[in-house]
Amino acid sequence: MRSLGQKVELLRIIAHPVRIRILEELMKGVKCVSDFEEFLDVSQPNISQHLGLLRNHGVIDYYMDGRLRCYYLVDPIIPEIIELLGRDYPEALPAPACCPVTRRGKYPGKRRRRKGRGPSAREI
Amino acid sequence: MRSLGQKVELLRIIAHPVRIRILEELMKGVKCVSDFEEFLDVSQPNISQHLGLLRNHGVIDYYMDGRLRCYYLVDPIIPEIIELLGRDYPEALPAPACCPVTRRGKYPGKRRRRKGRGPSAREI
DNA sequence: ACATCATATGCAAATATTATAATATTTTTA
DNA sequence: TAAAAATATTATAATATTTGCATATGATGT
Repeated sequence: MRSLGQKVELLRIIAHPVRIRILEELMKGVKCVSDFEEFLDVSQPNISQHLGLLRNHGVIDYYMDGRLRCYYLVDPIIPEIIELLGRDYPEALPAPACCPVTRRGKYPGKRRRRKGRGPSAREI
Repeated sequence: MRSLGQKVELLRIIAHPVRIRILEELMKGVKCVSDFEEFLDVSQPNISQHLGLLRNHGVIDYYMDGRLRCYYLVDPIIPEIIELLGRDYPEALPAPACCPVTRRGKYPGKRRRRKGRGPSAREI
């Protein structure tokens, strides 16, 4: 299982407009750097930097074909996340049942003990 | 549908260890700030900052219950992403069929035209 | 009204991310 | 082997994110 740190790392790597576009394209198939240049509208070195980042984090890899570097997806979670992001979610989650606001405190959880001293007031 | 910018924004907001923990906890139910203090091991102001950030981006909201702020999930994509991140993916994606490396150039896509001048050499 | 509890806010310092520009590397072809 | 094509690397400047700390706010009970 992915650790908390790995989850964060993965999301941070995906969370960039150029890199999302790269990943979306790679879901369609193998692409080389100059393919990305065609539609990405950022400089070639910048594209290489993003590709390098994705590769260092094990998200993509490449094979050489002549002088082309052919990049492809490696991490199977990527298509799933990209797909999720593309979905439409018309409804918000249902509000928690305990709403609406109460005056007396209908908070569903137990209250914590105060910091240093022993148990204070009442535990609701 | 979410724009590219919105996708990036969403991922960036989730991509933080404290915020992921917060969201994971909120998937179990309503929680107030001092609940988070118990297991998050960061300062209360810092927790409030993260909660504020999540709220500003429409990911969570709260209702008041006495002096407690009871936070809950709003954006329905959150549980899905959190669930994805928790999954196990034992296998990498299958390598593209066009591998292995060729000398002659078996690149599956069309090559692009060179920048300024008309069509160069051959289009493979 | 006052003290207290629960939480938020503002700001500066520390850190991280990103784009840009210049240059280097590698492979192929002539 | 030199030139060209395709891509990578590095340093740097600009910007964004995150944290810590002090303090502020608002609700509740007395």
